[in-house]
Amino acid sequence: MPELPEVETARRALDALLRGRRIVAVQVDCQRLRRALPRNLAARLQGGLVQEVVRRAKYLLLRCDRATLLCHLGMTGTWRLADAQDRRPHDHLRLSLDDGRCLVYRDPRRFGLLDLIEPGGDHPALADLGIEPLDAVFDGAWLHRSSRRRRGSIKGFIMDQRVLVGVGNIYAQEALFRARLRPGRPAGRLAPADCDRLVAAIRTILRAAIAAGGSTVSDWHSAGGDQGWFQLQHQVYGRAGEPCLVCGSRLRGGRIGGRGTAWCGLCQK
DNA sequence: CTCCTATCCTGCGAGC
DNA sequence: TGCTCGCAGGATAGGA
Repeated sequence: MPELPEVETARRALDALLRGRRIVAVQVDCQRLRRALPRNLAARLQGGLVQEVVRRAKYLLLRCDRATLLCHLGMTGTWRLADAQDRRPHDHLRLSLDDGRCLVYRDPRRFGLLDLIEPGGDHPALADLGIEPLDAVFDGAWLHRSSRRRRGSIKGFIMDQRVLVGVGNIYAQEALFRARLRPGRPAGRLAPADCDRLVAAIRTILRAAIAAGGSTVSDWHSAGGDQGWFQLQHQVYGRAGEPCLVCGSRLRGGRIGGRGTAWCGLCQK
């Protein structure tokens, strides 16, 4: 589900709901997601005042005055606004606020991450992250320079969170289609002009997807309950075997960068 | 280093 | 209708 646009959409909703609120009760309903939850999670959040919700890569950071809650949505994580009666299977964490509302983290597949960062501390998950695609430093020259001698696919390269953060399987495919580049092209063989187009495509796609509230695939929704609409603008994701929306030829499908991939054999070189 | 595969887990759609 | 199979947005450990 959640790539940068979905995480950013969730961040905005959570920030609006949580900023300035006090967490009056914390209920933890699972032992582990991808990893074990810290035992003192509830104790460290209980009574805390939420200062802001920020995003780094695909991670959400709920900054409270006593500790920061680090959250990764994995594949199926969602936050939702709930009342006291609203309980669903796979609800793992419930934050009760001083305005009577609750925010609930739900994650059926449990690939997500919930952890604490103590004030002034850091976290290993944030240590080796690459650059943000919407930062000005991410430009064609940067991509060209950093991809030299890389023999793996360009798709795998832009999905590598140690290189570039926030791009996952959906937006990698969409950006490569828009840039007219085959996902299997070795990253090191891209020309400067290819890199310029790809950077522009990634930025354009991510911005448009954020504006649309993300892509609702499976049952993703933002914390306020709204679903995203960018899936209506997907050109290739999930469309292998269907006609290319530009040239009409049958979209190809395969596994590139370890995941299912669709592309147009005529439009993408 | 770099690249690739398997793995964690549940849900859902396709196909029989 | 009901079953099994394969695949799903991510990160990461381990092997080649």
